Order: sequence, then C-alpha cells, then structure tokens
Amino acid sequence: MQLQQAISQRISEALKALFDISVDASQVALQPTRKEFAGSFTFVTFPYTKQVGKGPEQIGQALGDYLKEHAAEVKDFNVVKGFLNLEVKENVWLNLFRELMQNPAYGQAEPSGKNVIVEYSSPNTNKPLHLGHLRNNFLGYSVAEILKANGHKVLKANLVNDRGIHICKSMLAYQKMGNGETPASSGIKGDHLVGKYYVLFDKAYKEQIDDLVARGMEKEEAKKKAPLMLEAQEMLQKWEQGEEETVALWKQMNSWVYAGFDESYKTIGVDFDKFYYESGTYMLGKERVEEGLAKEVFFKKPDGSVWVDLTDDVLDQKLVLRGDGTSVYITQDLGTAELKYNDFPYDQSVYVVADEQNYHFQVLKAILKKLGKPYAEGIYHLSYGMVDLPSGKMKSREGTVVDADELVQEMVDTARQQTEELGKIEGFTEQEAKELYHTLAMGALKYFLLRVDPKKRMLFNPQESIDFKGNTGPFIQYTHARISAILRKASEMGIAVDVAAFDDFENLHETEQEVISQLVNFPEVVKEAGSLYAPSVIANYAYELAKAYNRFYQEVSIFNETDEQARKFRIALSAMVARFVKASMGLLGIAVPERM
RNA sequence: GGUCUCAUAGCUCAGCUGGAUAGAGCAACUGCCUUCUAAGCAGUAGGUCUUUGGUUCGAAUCCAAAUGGGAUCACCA
Repeated sequence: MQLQQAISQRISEALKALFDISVDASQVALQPTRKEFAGSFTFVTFPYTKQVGKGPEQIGQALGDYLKEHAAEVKDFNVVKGFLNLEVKENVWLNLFRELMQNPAYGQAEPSGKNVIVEYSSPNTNKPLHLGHLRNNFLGYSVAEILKANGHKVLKANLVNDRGIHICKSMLAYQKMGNGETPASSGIKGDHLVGKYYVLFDKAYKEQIDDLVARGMEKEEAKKKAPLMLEAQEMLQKWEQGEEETVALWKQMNSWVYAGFDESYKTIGVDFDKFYYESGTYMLGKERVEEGLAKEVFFKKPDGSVWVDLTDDVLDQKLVLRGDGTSVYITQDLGTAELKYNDFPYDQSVYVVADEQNYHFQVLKAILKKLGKPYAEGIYHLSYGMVDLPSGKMKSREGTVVDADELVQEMVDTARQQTEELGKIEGFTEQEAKELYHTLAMGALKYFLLRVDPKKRMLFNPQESIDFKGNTGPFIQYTHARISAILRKASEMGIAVDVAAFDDFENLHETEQEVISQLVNFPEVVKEAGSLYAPSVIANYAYELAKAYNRFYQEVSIFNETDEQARKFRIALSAMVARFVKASMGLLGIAVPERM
C-alpha cells in the first residue's frame, strides 16, 4: 500500500543520507510491528550492519532520529535490538481514511485488459451434488469474483459431463425398474431421482459380480462380464449411434437432473455465464488429434490408437485416441480448450478441479504446448484438496458422501434454532426470518469451506461447521448487523456519514487506528488473493477486520461520546467497516444481513 | 516402485518474498450486559513448528535426507 511505500522511500533516503548506501525503496522490506511494541511498521537493520560498519541498535537509533525529523509520516520510533519500530502520525491515518471514504471503488483494480475464463462445478449428470462439489462451486464462484476485482474480464463456465457410461447406468436401471416414475409423480428432486437409479444399478451390478465370482470367475473378469455392465456399454453405443429411444430417455433424464441442479445452484448462490456440454464437445478433440498427427506431434500405433510422447516432460507416453477411433477424457479436453478460446479469447483459462487430476492437467498443458497453441500457457489448473470427513474419505459408492441439498437444509435448520434460542427474531416477518436463516446458513457453510487454503486437503467436521461463534461466517455477518444498527440509529438522529464532519478530529484511539490500518489493506489483500487464486486470503481478511472492529466497538463508545467530531468520525468509521465487510464477503459469495 | 503433495496447541486452521518471546478459533477455566445487538469483549492455560543435517547475523519459512499420511502413474471420466 501507499503508506508503506512512502515510508520505504523515506528509509531509502535516510540510508543514503546517513550512511551513503544506496538501497532502492522497493528493496526496503517493512513488516507490521508486533503487538507488544509501539508502532505500525518495523524495519530490520541486521542486513545492513556489514555495509554500515555499526551495530544494529546504533543503525536503528540513527535512522529513527533522522526519520522523526525528516519524514512527514513518522510520529515517533523505538528501537528494540535491531528492530526499528515506527509510529505513524494520526493525521496520516485519517487522511488515508478520508481517501478511501471518498473512493467508492477502493479495492477494485483498474481494468487489466485480460480475459480469464473460470471453469467450475462441471458436474456429472448421474447423481446429485455432494459436499465435495460444494467446495468446488464456492471456490470457483469466489475466484471468479476475486479475478473481476483484480480488473480482469471474467467468464464463468460450466462444462457439464452429460454423456458416458455412468449416465447409461442410471438410464439402464431406470428402464428396468423405473415404472415410469418421474420427479412429479414421486415428489423427488430430479437429480436425486436419477441418482437413486445410479445407486440401484450399482447394487444390482455388485450382486451380479458376486454371483459370477461365486461360480468361480476372477473378480476382474466378472466386473467386465457382468450382464448389466455389458448392457450399459451396449446402451452407450446406441447413444453414440443416435438411436432414438435411447436418446429420448437420455434427454428426459438429463432434463430432470438439470432442473434439480438449477434449483441447487440457485439455493447456494452460484451462477454461470456459459454452459458447455460434453455431448456437444466430445467430438471436437478428434480434430486436434488429426492436427497433432499432421504436425507429427502425435504418432499412431499399429492398432490404430494415437499417442503422444511426453517423456521429455517426465510425463510418459499418453493415449489421445482409442484404437477404435473413439475419444478419451483428454481428447475431449483438447477440443474444449480450443472451443473456449474461440468463444472467449482468453489470456488465462482456470480449471477448478480437484487435485486428484493434477497429472491430467499437466498432460493437457504439455500437449497444447507441443501443438503450438497460443492459449497453452494460459492453462491454469486450480487444484484444490479433497474434503475429508471425521470418519475418513468420502466415497460415493460406499454411501459416505454428504449430500449437498441435505447439508444446506440442516444448516438452515440450525440457523433457525440458534436464532430462536437467542431470542433474536423479534420484529421479523416470517419471510424476513426465512431469508435470514438462509443467509446465515450459507454464510456459515461457505465461510467454513473457503477459509482454508484451497490447495490443502481439509476436514469437514459437521459440528464445527454449524458453529456460529469465533472464526465463522456468522461472526462476520454479526459484525455487519451490529454496524447496521448503529447506522440506522445515526440516520434517525440525522447524522450523515460525511468526510467533512470530522475535519478537526485527530485524537485517534488505538483501536481506531488498527481498524483504519485494516481497511487500508483491502486493495493489497484483493491483489494477493487474485494472484494466489485463494479466497482464503479474503476470508482471513474479513475475519481480522471484523475482529478489529469488535475490539473498537467494545472499548469506544459512539453515541455517548460528547465530542461531536469524534462521534461523527466513529460513525463514518463504522460505515466503512460495514462497506468493506460486505465487499470482502461478497467476494466469497456470502451475503451479510442488516439485522440478526 | 516412479512422480507429485502434505506434516504447526487436545481439535480445526493462519503464519506474506527468511526476522523479535510462533498466532487465531473451538474445547477448558476466570471476569464483563439498568449504556450503540453478549452470535460480542478481556484474560488464564495449552508448542522440542514430525526428525536429522545443511545454508547464515538469524529458519516454522530455503536446501537435502529420513519417517508418516494423501494423490496419481487406465484404450474410466
């Protein structure tokens, strides 16, 4: 931020003036002063002892003296060992505060001129969303918002995996056991209904395998020879040939799933600018394969299968097209990458996909590079860790997944229960209460999943996730609600949030200075979150800001303050905290209530 | 076995390009509501940052190895 840069510049000047050594301001490293010492910024003198030929304390003292006299920002200093702690003048903080007050776009970067596509969610259409998908959806949405705040033009894309053997399994089970059941007739949400048949398939399939094994067949072979599996494969072929009945069933069942997904997406508050469907893109990769063969990047084996040699990149040889000419996973992605690029010429293409596919994306990028694609460099795999349960890993086949819709409902129930227990629901209409519960439930859930570094595997503890105390979404939401109450009262009293209303105020309380220092950090935090693709950076910031404000709130009175300028300043400070809490939570896809 | 990745308080997590006595939250204990929302605030207790070496004024952070988790190495997606 600018204040830090200014002080770095002063130190650079001081080093030159006092010791005649040249250090560029950008090389002058400042760090936040630890709480137990007075000051806001700390300069470490150890690295300069050799050049200067003096002890660290002496250097600190000399620099401090110089800065106190020559640097307009510096109020005072202290030297502890080799650490020079600098205190910043109150009016410098206040001026920074006035500046951000007057800039409604504070934290929003200038347009970068870059196009970024963020692909996330990308569900299979054979079963409903679960907890793992929630992490993906929340991450994708949030990263897209963060990139927008960094000035990029962003397109949110969802590549729906609507074809393949897994869909056929649900279809087959439905054909055999469905009896014409529909979401309407059964009252079951579409994606859950289709998921039900996927489970039924798996159950019957396993029985067949066990049966074959009991009759002496090897398990591996039984898996391939089980009649249900053969039927499913047959169905996939029929689908690829466009057989009418199969395609009709596929369309019908997918439409149920989409209706279910739409509902879930709406509930969890994520959205997309563009949908891609694998049924519409899976053929495109073959063109890339032809191109690769022509360019001799790929080679054909005698059985007709097509391969790429990536041993130079330590990635081994990789199949890109089957012997029978059908496409594999990577084939489709080669095609989709080009399609996306044609639709929206991107500088960067972010794939929000779990880290189990790290190898796949290394291969994808390596191949695109070999093909000389201009967009290859822009491929970025936002690889996030899996979500574990206290009982261990989630396995859909073993039924240990946490269903997304159920989880959301439980969170809403908990929000209602907690709110009622605290007796905080007075004066709410039924509709308002309902909205509040949803806001709190989603706040708790999203914050819980987003506060952890995306790259890291995380543990989902259901008991902790519904906690509304401490480092949680509702804690931050609560801070916003509190401030809203203050602003309502201020408004009733006819006090406006006004920069000019505290011109003569300068007696900053320690907690007020801390709050300003947090506010001023916002643009830097947005930048860092963007460069790391890490909503967790924003989440931590929002928490620190809320904490700093609560400390202020506790220690300093607003409406009992007799000094009018101080009172007006504190109302303005509160308003700005509310604004930045809302903005940072917004980057996480979390709404903040006016009352709770 | 090859490659990649992770290891910080009882539990869940922070710790920026190396800097002071390693920080939060939960759980435990102690205070603070006739005053702006106590879903809050303040405090106590809790650590050989997995281990061992190395780099240097200084290492949780960088390098190497070991140990223990996890992922991946399909003509599945």
